[in-house]
Amino acid sequence: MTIKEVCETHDITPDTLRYYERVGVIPTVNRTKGGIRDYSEEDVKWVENAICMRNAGVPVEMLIEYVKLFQEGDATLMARRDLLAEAREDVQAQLDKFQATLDRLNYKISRYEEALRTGVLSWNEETYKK
Amino acid sequence: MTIKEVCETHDITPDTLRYYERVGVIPTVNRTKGGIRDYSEEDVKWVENAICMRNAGVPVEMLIEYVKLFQEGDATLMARRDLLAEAREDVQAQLDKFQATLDRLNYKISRYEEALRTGVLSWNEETYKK
DNA sequence: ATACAGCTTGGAGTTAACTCCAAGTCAAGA
DNA sequence: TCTTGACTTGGAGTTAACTCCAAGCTGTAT
Repeated sequence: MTIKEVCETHDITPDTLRYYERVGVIPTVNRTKGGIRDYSEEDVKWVENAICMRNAGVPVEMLIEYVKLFQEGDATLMARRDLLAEAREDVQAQLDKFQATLDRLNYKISRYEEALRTGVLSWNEETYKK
Repeated sequence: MTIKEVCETHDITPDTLRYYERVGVIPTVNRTKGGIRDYSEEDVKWVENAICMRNAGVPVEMLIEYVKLFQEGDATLMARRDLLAEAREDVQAQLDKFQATLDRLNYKISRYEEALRTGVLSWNEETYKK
């Protein structure tokens, strides 16, 4: 699979993909004799994983560490589990914040909708109570 | 309320608060005759709103636009509602991605837990199926 | 064989959102 | 009054994560 194909099916740029490989967010991808990247099924799985993790703000640094541990083999199973657990805590905490923000936005929007519906502009303060 | 008090009760640095005011993420805060910031209840509400929105990745640019519209008065009610609705879409989309990442992390961690529990290291591929 | 579009690398540049700094002002305590 | 620590401003510096670039190689179509 060429870099172009991976990019098109995963909505990512070649530059980002090469950057991920360069810094170690994904393991090194095999090349053709000409030196062109040829992504295997497994490479693509790593790419998907990286994209998913990055979507939730998991730092590049953490992904690099995970790949490094993975390549060291079975002796690092616990360390990897711990790293993932840490990432999970971070993502969960972020998720909670996003939910709180969503609640606030919903509240504010509903107040705007009401004001626009009734024509009564009954507030000029930025209030929000949980 | 001094900048220090606001910072301590809201876990934010003075530099960030001054930056928010400077670029317009929050309206201008009143000063004492000596020129020192004196946050009102309403100022603090704006700060809380900014922190909440930034927690969910709502861009500074959007918050600036909102404050600007707010200060223009009732004529901008619809524009503000639309801006908030847009922010809500973005936050919801991000939230969904975070949830997907959390699901993936939970799956991976459960596989690690199993491997560590049984002593069977039964995979060496980065699989994940929804 | 010759275009020519697309790939390669190493390295430099960009962006958003802070974060720090220097030089100066202010205010409470000895 | 003097010291001392916190505040002020405008502007420069930092960081993470890309994103772009130049110079050169590849490989399919004419």
